[in-house]
Amino acid sequence: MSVHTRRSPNPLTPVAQKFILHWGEMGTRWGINRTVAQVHALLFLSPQPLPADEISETLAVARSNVSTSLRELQGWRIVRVVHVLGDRRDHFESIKDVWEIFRIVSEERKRREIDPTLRVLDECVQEIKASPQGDAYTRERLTDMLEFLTAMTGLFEEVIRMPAGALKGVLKLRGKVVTMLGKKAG
Amino acid sequence: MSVHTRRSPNPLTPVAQKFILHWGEMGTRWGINRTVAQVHALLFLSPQPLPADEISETLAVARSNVSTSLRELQGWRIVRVVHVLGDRRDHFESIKDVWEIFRIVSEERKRREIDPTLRVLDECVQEIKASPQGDAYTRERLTDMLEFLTAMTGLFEEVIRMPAGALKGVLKLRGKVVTMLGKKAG
DNA sequence: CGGTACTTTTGGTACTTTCTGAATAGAGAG
DNA sequence: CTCTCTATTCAGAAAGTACCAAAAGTACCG
Repeated sequence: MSVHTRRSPNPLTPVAQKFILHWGEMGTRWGINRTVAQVHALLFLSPQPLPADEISETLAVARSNVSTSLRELQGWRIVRVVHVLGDRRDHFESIKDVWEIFRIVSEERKRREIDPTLRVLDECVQEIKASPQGDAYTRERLTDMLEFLTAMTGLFEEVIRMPAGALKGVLKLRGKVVTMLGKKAG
Repeated sequence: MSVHTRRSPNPLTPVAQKFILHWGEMGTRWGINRTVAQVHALLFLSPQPLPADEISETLAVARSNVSTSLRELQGWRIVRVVHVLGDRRDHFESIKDVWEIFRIVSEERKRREIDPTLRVLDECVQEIKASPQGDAYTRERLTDMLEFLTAMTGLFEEVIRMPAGALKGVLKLRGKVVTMLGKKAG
């Protein structure tokens, strides 16, 4: 194929369009930039890695915007650069394994948001303990919250650490597991 | 106490302030309005229900803004109106049980965001099945995603349905549970 | 009724975030 | 070295969101 012949991007199928638009909306609801989410959706659906300008055309957003979005997605470690023979451009591909995507994004958000919160809560509890006229009620609320979050993230971390296949196993056990946990705990 | 004697709001302790500010920031990261999150944090820490104008003064935010925020928090079902004798004003209190707060908010977000996503994904898969030149790769990706989300939300629902106390039980079992699940699933 | 205490809605302003086009920088080919 | 192709940065425009003050609404009371 000649270096200067470049196929223009496949226009999106209606289904792909629907998914990408929805994914973008979901992103915004969870504090993720719409375009970033759309780029991710597109790469997720794409059988081949795509170069930035193709993404730009397909989604009808500025090239520069794609550049920043890709950078962000790489920051989340769910998109990476690959190269194709005879093409100088960077191509980008998304991780395709949904469990893996979920795992990585969760860990990243935990690191960026939950961990700092735990730190702040801990500091609050320490400070209120130290303070002479420390308000007992506030202290109780903060302690509760700290314990809860610590517990939840601990549990979550273990689940998240399971291999991809294990989830299917968990699903087969569903109900049983919960019943058992319920008994032991109740 | 005279009807017209109204204590001005207790100024926030440094610890309360720290928590409320941080909670507000966290809110924004998860797509929740900063003021809404702050109002919630304040109510969460408050031993008594608070009237809107007191919240307004304490957080230094317009009365009208507090009104909207409270309305939203009531929409989330984690804040409710109560009345105190000899005071015509509405007073607001937050649920105090952190597990309960988490449970309710999770359910609400699932209802508002995950369920619609599942619906869209299902439609996408149906449409692509029906379509004659339906792209096999896209179909596979969408099916994967749909199955994953269905599985996760199913699991999550069961966990979320556990009584508050059960979480502590789960925590005692931590490690064991995961190991067991890992074995059966691996 | 009319007045008072309180709440909600509204419309506009200020702030934030997102997006773009143009400028800049870099990297390989000739 | 220069030309071409590509990627990134940046300043300003556009869009979106949050916030406020004032107006309207509601309920209670004499």
